[in-house]
Amino acid sequence: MDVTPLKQRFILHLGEMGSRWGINRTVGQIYALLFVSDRPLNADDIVKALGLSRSNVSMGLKELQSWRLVNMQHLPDDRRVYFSAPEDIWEIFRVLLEERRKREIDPTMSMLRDALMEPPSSSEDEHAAERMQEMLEMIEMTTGWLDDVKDLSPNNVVRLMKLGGGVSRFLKPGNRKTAE
Amino acid sequence: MDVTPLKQRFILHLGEMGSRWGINRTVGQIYALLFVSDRPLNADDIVKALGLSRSNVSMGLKELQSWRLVNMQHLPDDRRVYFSAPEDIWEIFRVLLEERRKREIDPTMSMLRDALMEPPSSSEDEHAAERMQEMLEMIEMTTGWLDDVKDLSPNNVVRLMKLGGGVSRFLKPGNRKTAE
DNA sequence: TTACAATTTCAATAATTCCTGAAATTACGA
DNA sequence: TCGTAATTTCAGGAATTATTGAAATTGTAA
Repeated sequence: MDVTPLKQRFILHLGEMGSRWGINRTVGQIYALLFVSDRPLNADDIVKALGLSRSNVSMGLKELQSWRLVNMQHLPDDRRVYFSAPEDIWEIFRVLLEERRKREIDPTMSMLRDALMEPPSSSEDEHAAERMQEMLEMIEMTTGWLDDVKDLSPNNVVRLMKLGGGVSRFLKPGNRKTAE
Repeated sequence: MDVTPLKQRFILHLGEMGSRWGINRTVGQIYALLFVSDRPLNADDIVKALGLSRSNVSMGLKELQSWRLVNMQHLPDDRRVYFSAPEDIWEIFRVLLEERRKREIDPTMSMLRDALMEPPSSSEDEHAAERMQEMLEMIEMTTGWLDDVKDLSPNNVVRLMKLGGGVSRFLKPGNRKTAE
């Protein structure tokens, strides 16, 4: 299966970016291919399109599933599994945020909570504990906010984005979470 | 220079997480050490504390500078350079967001803009271009929002976080960027 | 300028991660 | 259940990334 130059460009780019995003090149390429494809693809389609080994594609798809970035489905009279990227781009964005948070933030939050259980035993550790506490509070606040925002509808997310710095209008010092 | 168990734990953890964050283990460790230190450290302090080679520390500090995550300063009667992590945790958060955006988002935004310049030449490419356009719009909206929010004061950022999903109260369908 | 401390560069190698083909396993129709 | 298509696992080699010591460079005080 050959790929148009437009798709090729997109695929190669996402492959390169993959390494910056904590996934490897082939996983990035597979996702890119699925994202721009106008129909679900099976593993052999992907092998033919990208020139990877069958096993590599299998592992890549497994990784994309662990990121909840692909849907699986079956086609009539075909026992192979077909993969596709979810339609809604804001849903993809939300899942990506959640998964990255799970991998990149949550472990540190746990570690900080745990390490801050016992009181510091020197003035040096007192300062360290203060700094770690600041980091923990920043993380808790940010993830709490993400938890809240992830329940917004895609439409409201878009509205929130468009509001931009305009939110400061609603952030008078007196404002509280429950205030009008 | 020896490191307390509390600091050690923090340092080792951030080192391990480093790989998930697009920096390597030693860079993560150096940053962690500076973050919890109660005074600026020079390169040899870091070598002694972490047991790394002098050249590795030099390269690590260079990388942290490229991320704008450390401050440099000189101490009286000492020609060595001293490094420290910025005080304000929300400032650190902001810089981190900006730098990750620069590395992880902006290149893709450019590539999409460029690739979408010429009109698609088949129905297959038409679909691909539509998907790429959706991705571009999502990215543009998100980075535009980040641009706006980065100008908020740390206090207002905290208030925004506390507001959480409560923002939806201000997101009536009729709301426009300039509306009251 | 010289002397030397501080720092950086860089080529070699150590460590890690990625990718493959072969073998094993799973799933399904007959 | 059997046979086979589809998929996954996994050990070994390929490719990439990280780390080091030695050499080169930079900066500063005398």
